[in-house]
Amino acid sequence: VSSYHHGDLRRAVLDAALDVIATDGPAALSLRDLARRAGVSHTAPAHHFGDKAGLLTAVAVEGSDLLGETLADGPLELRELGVRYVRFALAHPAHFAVMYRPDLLRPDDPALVAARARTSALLRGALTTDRRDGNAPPGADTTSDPHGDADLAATAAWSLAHGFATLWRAGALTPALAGRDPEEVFRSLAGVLPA
Amino acid sequence: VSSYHHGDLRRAVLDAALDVIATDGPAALSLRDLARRAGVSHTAPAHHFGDKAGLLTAVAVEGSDLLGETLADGPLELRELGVRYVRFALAHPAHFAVMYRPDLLRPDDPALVAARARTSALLRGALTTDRRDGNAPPGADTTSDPHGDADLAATAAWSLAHGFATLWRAGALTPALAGRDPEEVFRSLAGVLPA
DNA sequence: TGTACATCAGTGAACGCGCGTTCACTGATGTAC
DNA sequence: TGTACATCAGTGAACGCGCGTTCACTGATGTAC
Repeated sequence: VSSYHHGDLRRAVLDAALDVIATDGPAALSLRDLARRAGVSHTAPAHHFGDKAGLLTAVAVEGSDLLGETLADGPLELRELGVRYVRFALAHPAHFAVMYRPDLLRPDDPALVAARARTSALLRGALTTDRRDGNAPPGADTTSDPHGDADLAATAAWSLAHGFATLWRAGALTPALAGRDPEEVFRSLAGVLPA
Repeated sequence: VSSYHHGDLRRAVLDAALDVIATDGPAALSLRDLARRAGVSHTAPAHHFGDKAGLLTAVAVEGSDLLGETLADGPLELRELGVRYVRFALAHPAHFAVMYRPDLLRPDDPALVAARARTSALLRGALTTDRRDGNAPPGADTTSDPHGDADLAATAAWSLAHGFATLWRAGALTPALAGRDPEEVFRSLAGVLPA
């Protein structure tokens, strides 16, 4: 193994970044520190990511794909999707912490736009299929439904799951629910949603 | 007016901080910059807040009280509380951005603990009254209900409002809902909640 | 199969910058008598 | 009502630090012929 070329510096820097973000948040990131952790000179990371926003954009791309995988792999009623969303957020806290921070990354980056489009197309397709199978909320137009009941229900489910995961991670919920399994708690919580 | 003493440097620094946070997020804060904005030497703010965590703790205290005021002033069904929570988050984005970031402030600070206790007592009291008035979710024990249906419903409402406000602020929702009034959107969204 | 060369990944010294913190200080305010 | 003094708010020079960025470079890899 040559010691001059790292082998997979890109991956190594990403992993170091995920580690730092999960522990101290995205604000604590420094390219020099990541280089140090990867055992490489401090200018090397710039070669792969340009700057900090580039690195965080790469994290968001990866997060979007991971989220897509997590959501796609299983049954697709709205409630179960929420459970999976919560699972993703707690299993990949660093990705989750970065994905919805347009101030920290480049929201218009082509790779990021593409990744988001992949996940959302996948999700839209799945939900449409599910509705056709008879799981539509009462009164929903199952063919095309812009801004209609089904879209509202999806937005509600997303908000519920996102809010729950965020509050849980912040420790805002735990006093009352300490020690319980977050997915299980969310599942009962999501009883408020239309099936 | 003497030019040596500022008059209300504490308020001036807080306002400058809120301005910076609303624009660039809490990570962009620097005590030196805030001192500059307040027209004061760069060591002066330390006198009032100690350090950055102290400043952000003060912001969170103020935010907690503002939230309490916003929630307390009006009718108290769960759905309307959600609407008011969203209103608070969008009207005071800087406070909202800081309040649930235990990594950035001192969660155990006595003033913060007290402020949170105030708001949550106020809210708990109000909800209990409301339930006694006959607005309890079906099956709820209206007298004492730890971890029961009513607590679950409250957590669901909180998660829904928190998630919606967060996603809205991140611009994640706006493609589909651009230009619409967020409170109005949330009100229809909250139709999924038990009354 | 071997050689030449372009490309790419990583180096390390140097720079300038803004930051937080310390320190001895000074100006204003308020309270005791 | 006036004076003395303690307390508090703000000053400004100095420091050391980690950061991102630039630059000329060197080592390894892969492709053309």
